[in-house]
Amino acid sequence: MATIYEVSKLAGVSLATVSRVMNNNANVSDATRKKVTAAMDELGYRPNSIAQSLASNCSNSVGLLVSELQGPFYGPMMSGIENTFRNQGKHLIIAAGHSDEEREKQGIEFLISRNCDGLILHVEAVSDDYLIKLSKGRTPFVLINRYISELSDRCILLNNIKGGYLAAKHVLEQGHKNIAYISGPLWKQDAKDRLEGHKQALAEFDLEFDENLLFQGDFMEASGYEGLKALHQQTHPFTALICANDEMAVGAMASARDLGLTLPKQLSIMGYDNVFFTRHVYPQLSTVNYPIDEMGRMAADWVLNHVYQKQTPPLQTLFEPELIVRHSISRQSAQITSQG
Amino acid sequence: MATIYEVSKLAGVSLATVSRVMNNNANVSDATRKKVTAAMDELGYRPNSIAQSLASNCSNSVGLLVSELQGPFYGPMMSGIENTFRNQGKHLIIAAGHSDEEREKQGIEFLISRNCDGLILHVEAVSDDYLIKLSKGRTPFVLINRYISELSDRCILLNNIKGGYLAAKHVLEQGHKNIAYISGPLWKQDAKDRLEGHKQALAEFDLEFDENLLFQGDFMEASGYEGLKALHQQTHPFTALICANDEMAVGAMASARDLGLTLPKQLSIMGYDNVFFTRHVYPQLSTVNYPIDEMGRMAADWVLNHVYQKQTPPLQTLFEPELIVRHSISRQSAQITSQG
DNA sequence: AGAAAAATTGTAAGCGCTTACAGTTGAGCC
DNA sequence: GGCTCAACTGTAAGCGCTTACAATTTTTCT
Repeated sequence: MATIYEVSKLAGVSLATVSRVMNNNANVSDATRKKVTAAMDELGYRPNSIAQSLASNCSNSVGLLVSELQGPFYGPMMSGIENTFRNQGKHLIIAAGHSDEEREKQGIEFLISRNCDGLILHVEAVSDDYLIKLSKGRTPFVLINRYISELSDRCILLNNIKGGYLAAKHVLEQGHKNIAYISGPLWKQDAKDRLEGHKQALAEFDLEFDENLLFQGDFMEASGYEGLKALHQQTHPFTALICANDEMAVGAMASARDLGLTLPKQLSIMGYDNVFFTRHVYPQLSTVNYPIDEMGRMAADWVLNHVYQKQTPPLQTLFEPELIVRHSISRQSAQITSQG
Repeated sequence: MATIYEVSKLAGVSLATVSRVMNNNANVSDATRKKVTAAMDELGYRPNSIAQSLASNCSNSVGLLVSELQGPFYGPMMSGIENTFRNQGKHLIIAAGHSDEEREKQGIEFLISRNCDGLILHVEAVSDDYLIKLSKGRTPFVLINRYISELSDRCILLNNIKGGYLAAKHVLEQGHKNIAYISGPLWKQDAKDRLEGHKQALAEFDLEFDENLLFQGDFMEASGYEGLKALHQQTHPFTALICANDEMAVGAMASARDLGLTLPKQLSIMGYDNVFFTRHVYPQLSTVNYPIDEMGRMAADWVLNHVYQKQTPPLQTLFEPELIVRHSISRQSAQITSQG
């Protein structure tokens, strides 16, 4: 691989000049610029970005930590981020944290040790304190889907309370009065918020939340399956089930079929996230849109703005969910399920 | 950030010694080793991996180029790869090629310029010649889902002929005789192979392939939708439809519903890839398993073996597909659709 | 024309680490 | 005690690039 030295030799200029034309910033005369680029072409020169990073203390790469590389949720996020950066000549180093504290920390340290100029973190297991401490360090970062009041300007969030509200309101408007709920792990803020919004909608309809109709899941499909099974065994009746995400909703749908329930006639099911496969399940799942791709792009913009001092569209940290009505909620004109 | 120099000062040893304990290879006495690690801890020292890369000409990172960061197919692949590497202290730099020749090349060059020690490429648009030339370069790479005879030892492939064969055979065994086929773009080897296997099975059953029942799609959902629509309009009857991947199958399912066909009674549909959402569509899609996660792990092992001289399980380049029977194929005892 | 200012180019000192090679130390042996 | 040899540690030269600063050339102005 040709180095800057060989280029400078061939072009008959100094190292510094070659470096200057590469970074086309300083004033270099057109004549020398031409000589140098010609030499570069001739040698097929490619700058060694590692050396550039070391010398300039800027790696032009940003680190992204996600929980999982797979799954319908992270794909669009990564894709949105990658797209934004590619257009700016910045690059992505990706690590996975697997929702495990140790691995999340490892991931972050790796990304920092690789001289990432900035970080985009989607972390769940690591503590607020850790992140606050991290924010004092030299590597700027932005958080997706996590709120820490001390770091509020760098938290990109969905209004989950509103989302929970929207979902419940829709179901209520279809006439359902007894609504079961499968939540996420309630130590997670988003799970808590979604449930809170749910309760708000209930209150608005003068309905009380029935704790017996709550099952705490873990956002994974299996817990949706188990959740509905458990809810079905207790005695309080319900005509609709709202799940705190689509994966659990799909699990619940499978469960419903195993229990012999016709969907959506005997049980209405509502999801959350609007993951792409919700259109393909049967019946098509009504859900709440989580604009994760946009939020990813916004996180990328944040980095562009704060780390690389680029002009970006105005930054926005709070995103609004949107109700997606499909065919999994039936109209409920009257109470049809008998008590207990 | 503390540097090796400060560590050496604090520990009262030379730079070289610190470096030695970091790479714990050379013989360092226990006493000095202890001094050094103590100093590192005290300073919270983290090696700067950029500097390490530059000095050692080894970045401990491998580049991965995929077509898309999203979609059900690449997620499991990336995940398999990331897992393998994480356990070995190697790291992943990911770029997306978007099936576009220019962008694929850009991606590859970026990964190389970042001093990746090795590359895992899932490329479609770039030419064989380009890759052959690339193979003469200094950065070793392995190809997933692409066969180039000159590079055969580094091509990790699915036996797509067999996969096409298995799919067709299953449908034939259920009694179907008139089978439509929505292929991928036939300039792609995998699309061609799947179709070839399909024809082999047909031949085995003494049936001829009817060109009128072939629609060439592009592996995307929309083309499955359009494909079935087009096939439905022509006059040759068919009772089953085999799609060259699951996305198109799902598109076809939507199309079938719009055409008022009951699934699977009036039309059996078969997919390919066994993408995770195939279990969730209705009826659950019978398909052919593509062990993409395993293949990803194998690619990672290839790199570990060839680039880092690590011991790995024996390398395997050809993977076998497997039939997954679910509920989208109906049993066809006799010909029920009338001719033309 | 000659001096000062502006534009261009070169010199050389790093960035934080690895590693060949040289130097030091102490044990083992006659 | 003096020698050899192994074990350990230090010295210093890079890796390929950036960037103050100095040096040189060109332009501008009186």
